[in-house]
Amino acid sequence: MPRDTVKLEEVARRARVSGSTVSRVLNNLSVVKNSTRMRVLKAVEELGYQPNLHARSLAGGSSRTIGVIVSNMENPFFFDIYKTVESGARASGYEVVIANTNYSSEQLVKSIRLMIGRRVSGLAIIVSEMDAALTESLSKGPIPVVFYDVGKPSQRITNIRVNYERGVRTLVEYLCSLGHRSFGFVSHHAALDPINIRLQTVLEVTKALAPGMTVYSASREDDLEGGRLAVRDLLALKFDPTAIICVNDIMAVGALRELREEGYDVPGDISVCGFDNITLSEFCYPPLTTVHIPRDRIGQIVCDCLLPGRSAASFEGSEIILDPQLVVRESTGLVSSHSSRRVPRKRS
Amino acid sequence: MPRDTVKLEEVARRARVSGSTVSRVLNNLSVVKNSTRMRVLKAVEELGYQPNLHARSLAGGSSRTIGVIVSNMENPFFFDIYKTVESGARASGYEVVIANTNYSSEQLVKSIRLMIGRRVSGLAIIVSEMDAALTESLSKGPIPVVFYDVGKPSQRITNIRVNYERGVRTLVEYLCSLGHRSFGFVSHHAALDPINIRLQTVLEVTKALAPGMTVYSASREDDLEGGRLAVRDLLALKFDPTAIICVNDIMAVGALRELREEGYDVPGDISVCGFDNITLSEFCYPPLTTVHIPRDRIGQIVCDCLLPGRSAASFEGSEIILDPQLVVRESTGLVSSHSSRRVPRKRS
DNA sequence: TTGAAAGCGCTACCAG
DNA sequence: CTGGTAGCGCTTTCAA
Repeated sequence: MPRDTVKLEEVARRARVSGSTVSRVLNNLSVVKNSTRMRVLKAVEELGYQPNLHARSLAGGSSRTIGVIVSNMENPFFFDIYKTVESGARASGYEVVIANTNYSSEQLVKSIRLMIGRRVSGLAIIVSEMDAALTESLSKGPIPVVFYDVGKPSQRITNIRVNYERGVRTLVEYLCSLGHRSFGFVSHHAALDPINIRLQTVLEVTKALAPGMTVYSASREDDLEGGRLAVRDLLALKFDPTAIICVNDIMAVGALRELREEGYDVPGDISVCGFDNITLSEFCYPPLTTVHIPRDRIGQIVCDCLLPGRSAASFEGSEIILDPQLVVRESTGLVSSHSSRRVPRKRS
Repeated sequence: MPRDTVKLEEVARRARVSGSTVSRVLNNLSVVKNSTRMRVLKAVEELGYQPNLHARSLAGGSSRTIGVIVSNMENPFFFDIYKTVESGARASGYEVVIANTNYSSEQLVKSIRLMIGRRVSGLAIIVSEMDAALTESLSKGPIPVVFYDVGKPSQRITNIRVNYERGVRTLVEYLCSLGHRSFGFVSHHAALDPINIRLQTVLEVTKALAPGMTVYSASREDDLEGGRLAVRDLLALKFDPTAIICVNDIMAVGALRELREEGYDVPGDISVCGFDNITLSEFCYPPLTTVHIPRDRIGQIVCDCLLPGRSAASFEGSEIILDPQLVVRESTGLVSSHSSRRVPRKRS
């Protein structure tokens, strides 16, 4: 729309130089005589000139931008990664543009198209959903890609994974040592592979650790309310879990609320734990036992792979596995000896 | 960088039509014969063609994008607004690109420059910091702008404000009716006008309501940890507040933690309240008394002003005042009769 | 150190 | 309904 903008040529005229020179000044091509440079800068200032970035990207062949696609920006897990990527990119003079998919692979496809349309110099895909054909076509494309949690490494594609199996094992062993034998698993988008795998892992680990353990699961949206509703679902099953494992902290905080309102004491009656170790996990009540996922590392690796002048080579086409770590706080405890729980209050 | 991309011309060759026709198909200019359209679409598919958005914006004279600049995406207050704007924009076939300033006016200037460089069709500036000269230059620019909380309305500029004075008054009256006379005010970036005004408002309202009330304030970062530290500052003052008013919910949740860890009961020993009514305010413990700010309305107004085919005209250059609303939950209560508080636990 | 000219990939206008 | 032809605003050789 804004066709009525000050353009490079006008600056050139006012500074009595050619467009080429203005361009050089704007891009710090140090070959410009200082006096002319000053003249140009002055003209830029006086005219309030703002270079058209589209024209620049088009002519220059680079957008100096990297794209980040996440499943749910509302969940601090994703936001923390984004923040790290952004500050890394800024430091290299790059912009980062972000997109949200809300766990929809249809939206994922659209977002990837958008990013390619913008000719981003690199793309980070931090999502749980996946379109099979997509990885394929992406790996043939010219732009470097980093996946988190989905897709397999290949030419120009780096893969970051978390060793969930290990995190889950540590967590369940810890819970077992506290006497827990009956678990609820709170999750979201259970149909998506990377998430389903976590439930499977819980199932396998518990089975291996002590046969006869029971695990029920419920799945809702990936947010506070989702955690709350999932617990409501779980409680309706009346299988009396002694511990509820949540697929992430944000849902765990939602779980905490439902249990509190139903009159359960955490961890007295029921233990609760999450994954991620977001800041909120320390601020909720009670503070959450959780499994730390190194989001800053993820962000750094994304930067290393996608930004120029970094040690990209060492990651190129490889798979990087991150180790999670158990963080014990106050939302988990020994199974109470009395088998009958406090009578739940009526829901308000 | 990616100069090795499939371009419109190649599609044209393969479909045996001119570039113009390909462009028409891509833009749904319904005048194309169906058979040719099919041929083009097929070629697009086979070649995996992705239009270069920069070229498109440049040639078309419009980026079909609106920009949103916020102070702190980490605070759900801003994110909620963004979400509303995004879905509105999507519905109109627009993209939205967002930027964070972290309350730095230097960063604000950079972000605005970036948005102008991208030739956004509209710009929403939801921040607390402000560069005086900026409003000026923006109002002369060709792009429609919506401000929240800062700047004054003028040609092409719409202003959204919240009637904080009224919100504060309602809140303080409520607190006074509970017997509170000694307040702490938790805030962030107190030097910024829109935020300082809130403290001033609290001061004025309390003074008017009952002379002799005491109000101390502390200012930290705008996040959970900031709320916690601000309360720590306040407690160090030893003026024994009976209520702590937080400038927003996120800081209030941080406040809750500090009080809990110091052994205070909320609301038994101290009442706490916030502003915004973010989802978290219902999920924390105890649930927060707060003042609801209609974020969805803000988002809608932004859309109305910035997106085409909406009732922009009715807002153009005007100031819109939104009314906040008190939401009473469980973090506030009567001042306890016994003047001596529970002995604080040692900090862990 | 500077200018002229040739694009970058696409849209839009004008013929046909 | 379709093709040819100008640009959009900037960067980038290539000469001077």
